[in-house]
Amino acid sequence: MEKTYNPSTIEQRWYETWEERGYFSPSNSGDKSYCIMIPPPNVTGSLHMGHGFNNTIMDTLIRYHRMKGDKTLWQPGTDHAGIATQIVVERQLEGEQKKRHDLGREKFIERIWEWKKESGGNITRQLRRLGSSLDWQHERFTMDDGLSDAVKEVFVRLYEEGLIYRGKRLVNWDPKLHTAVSDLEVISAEKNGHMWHMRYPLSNGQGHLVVATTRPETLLGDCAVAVNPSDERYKHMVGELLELPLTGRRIPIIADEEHVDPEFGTGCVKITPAHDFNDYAVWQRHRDEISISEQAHGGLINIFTIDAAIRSNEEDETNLIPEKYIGMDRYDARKQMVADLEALGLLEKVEDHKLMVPQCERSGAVIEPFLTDQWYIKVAPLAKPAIEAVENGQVRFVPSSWKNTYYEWMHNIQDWCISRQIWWGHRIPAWYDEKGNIYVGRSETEVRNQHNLDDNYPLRQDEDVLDTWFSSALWPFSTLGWPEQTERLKDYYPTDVLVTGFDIIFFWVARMIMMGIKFMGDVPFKEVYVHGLVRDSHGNKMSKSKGNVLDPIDLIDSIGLEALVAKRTTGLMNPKDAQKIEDQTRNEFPEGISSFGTDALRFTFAALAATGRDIKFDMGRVEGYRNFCNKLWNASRYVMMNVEGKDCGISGVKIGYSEPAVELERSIADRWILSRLQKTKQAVAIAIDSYRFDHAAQAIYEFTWNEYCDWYLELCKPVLNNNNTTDAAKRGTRRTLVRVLESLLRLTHPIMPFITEEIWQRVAPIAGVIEADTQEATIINQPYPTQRQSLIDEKAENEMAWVMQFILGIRKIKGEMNIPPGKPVPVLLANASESDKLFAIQHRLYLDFLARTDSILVLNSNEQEPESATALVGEMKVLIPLADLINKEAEAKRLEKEIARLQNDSGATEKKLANPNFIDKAPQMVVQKVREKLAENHKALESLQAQLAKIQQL
RNA sequence: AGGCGCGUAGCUCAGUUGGUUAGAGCGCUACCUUGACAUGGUAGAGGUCGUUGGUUCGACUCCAAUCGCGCCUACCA
Repeated sequence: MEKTYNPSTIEQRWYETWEERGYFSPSNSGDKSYCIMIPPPNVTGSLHMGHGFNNTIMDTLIRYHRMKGDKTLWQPGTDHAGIATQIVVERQLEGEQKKRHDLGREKFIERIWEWKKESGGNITRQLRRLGSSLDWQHERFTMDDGLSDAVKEVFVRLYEEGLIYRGKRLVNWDPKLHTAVSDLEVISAEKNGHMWHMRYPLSNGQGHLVVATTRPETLLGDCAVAVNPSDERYKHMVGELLELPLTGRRIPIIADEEHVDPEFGTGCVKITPAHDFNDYAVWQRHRDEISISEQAHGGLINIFTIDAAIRSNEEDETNLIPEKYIGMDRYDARKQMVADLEALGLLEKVEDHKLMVPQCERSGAVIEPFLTDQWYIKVAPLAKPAIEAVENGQVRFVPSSWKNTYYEWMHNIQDWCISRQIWWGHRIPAWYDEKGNIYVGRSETEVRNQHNLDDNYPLRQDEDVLDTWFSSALWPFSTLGWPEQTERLKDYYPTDVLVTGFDIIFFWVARMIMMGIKFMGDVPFKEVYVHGLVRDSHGNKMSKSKGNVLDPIDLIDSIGLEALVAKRTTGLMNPKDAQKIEDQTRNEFPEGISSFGTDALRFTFAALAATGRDIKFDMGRVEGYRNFCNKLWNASRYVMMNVEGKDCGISGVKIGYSEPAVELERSIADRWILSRLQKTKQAVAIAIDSYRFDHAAQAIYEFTWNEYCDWYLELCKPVLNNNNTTDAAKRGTRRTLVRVLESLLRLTHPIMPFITEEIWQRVAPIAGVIEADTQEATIINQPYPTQRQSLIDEKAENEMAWVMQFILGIRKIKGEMNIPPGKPVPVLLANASESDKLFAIQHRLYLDFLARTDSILVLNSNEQEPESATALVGEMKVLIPLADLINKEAEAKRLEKEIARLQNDSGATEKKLANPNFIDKAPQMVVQKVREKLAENHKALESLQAQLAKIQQL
């Protein structure tokens, strides 16, 4: 083995081998199946830390279950990501001074497919770099033929059931992208704005009402002014008419209790039903009153074009829009109208006002509520069983608090607007004839056949495409072949767990549950593991504009400072940030980022994955876990040096994880490490089963470093390098050495696949678990280690505790007394029990080697103890005679410190025992334990105090 | 406004139904080129567990209040 661990040389090689050999395909055996659907990343996207985290967790689960012998499928695939992808290609066109309409629909879509072909492999290549063991042979894409069939099938069936309908109503309109977007795609941000107080004169000439608004330009669409019916100031005016300024129109004063808060603003609300969701609701409640005044369109007046500029009068003959404003952008119109109102003396005042401005999360454009024809899914009937599925535990959220978020949304769910006025996506399977009749079907042919329309009858397909999340909602079954009844569907649906961030519970999780129950008759997954967000080391969200983004691939491969700066400062929305970002980057990464390898990165994600908590990504942790890899590497190197070509007590034994047949002897250390291993296996399994990857990682880390390396490897040395130890003992040690390592590798493999495979390939034949010349063996499909009760050895653990305490005691004295650790010291034992004496003889080899003891003499009770430095092992005193080694003052100080600690401790315990209530009410077990502890403390105290007195007398 | 979560060592975080001397990693101090590993070893310093009150024999852990921080949902024209 190479002297230093070098991840880059092993990782890529292994991944290719694994994939070539088809190790990621589900096995045909296995009683249970286990399946995870990847949350499909954007096909043209690139990997970010969230993916890194998410996929590490999934791959860990997948590898764990595969090793446990389950029939395990991790379904890969990508999402066409309608708007996001279309925007990217439109930007490219911009570079060529073209718009998508210049190309036309067909050519534009072709162009996107080209882009997909070009960059679509990027994300999947990066997923491979993470070691993700996805079943690539069955990779799917949300727009491939099969998935498109599923989409059409679902659309048609829902339509036939009346759960999909077409309707004209207010939607969130993006005036930049020219499409409707769903509520979820709208993000609100607080902005500084104004509140304009405008006077609307009463038609009877008796003064005016003052309405307060943040959007004066929508005045053109007003159809009424609403007041609260209980408002003494205005209630007598309800039913009267107002002169709507700038328009010459008359609008009524209406009373609406629900919407109008008398305390806010002036208590008078202008009602613009075509451009405000609340106003629309008011309008619906008061249609009659409003149309009494014979308003055009019943008062539902659209004033904007699709660009959110003031429309012309061409679309109707009512001449509602004053010529002056036609064609103005909404914000220009606002300025002009405010000025005009002021000139007319109708502007009472303008106040500063903070308001929430809705923006499209994709384009950033300010959303305009806009009246259009769209397709909707009637969600309530789908939501009901989906709520019940969570209530009755068919779907379990981890951590469970997320189900509140889910309920909250599901109980207030609105119909889902599924049509988008873009080109990239699944085209809506609906056709119109010239009379405007709608025909929905799986294809035009089906429609014609079903409705007896011959080929000459003109039909035109709906121009719109479906919301991307429509196809995503079908992902858990469409990827498995639905609507065909495939074997895969039978084997893997419902899937076992969905691993995702909380941000898409609404977008995706809830919709999958609804669609799964509707079309499969069962939930799509039994558990939803919701993980936190990956943030930067200061707890900030990683974002391009903040310049704090880390690329997982850079952490794996390394990146130089200049390249990192360049990466972070190019393509910024606001180029002014570049300098700040550059400074910040140079400050934080003066040397760039060094190469940590995939395994270290994965281990970091696992170790930081406490449930439900955001993780602050700390470079120190990655570095630490890279060191851990190095530790494991070097420990293995040491093991190999000691077992390769040597008798490990394996030969002649049947290959596999079997018991030894050869004569061998297991030392106390062997039995101890085997026992510790069993407990670690158990801890890791429990941790993974409960999604505590942090606990799993920690258990592995501690066992590997603090027990196997720090103690066991050291304890092996005197056995293996000593001519006086027996062959049977050496065999036992070698066997334990190599077998524990082999188990440890399997135990660790789900989290760190590469390093474990690389080492396992060398170790496994020696450990006798595979034939030496097996070509195709891989750790991937080896059994996951399970606890073996028979190897748990409390006696050995206690005995080793004695050995360790002995060694630590001496090291401590040496450390605090400035005695070179390598300097051999004579040791005397006082107050030694029979077992102490026996242990001192039996484990002499360990003591000499690890504590560098020179001689060990047992003092009889009648023998005088020389002045010494003291350590306690239980009740036994381990003494290092002072001679010239030890400084008396230092030893006195050391003892005083130790005594103070014990006294402090005893004090608290005594107080506890002095409390009769404690003796009475606490369980016997606890009281007993406290008593024992106190007794121990007292003995230790006495012992040390005597020692101190002795030293002070000198 | 409603909901959720967090506050433990300088930093990043564990602490499982209330009972340990409150732990780990990084960082810090001292010593050590010992034949797996200086990406290492040995020893050590460092915390009144945000604050206050309550329940209890006993609270980091349960309850209440309070302060600070974060997120989500809904929004007042």
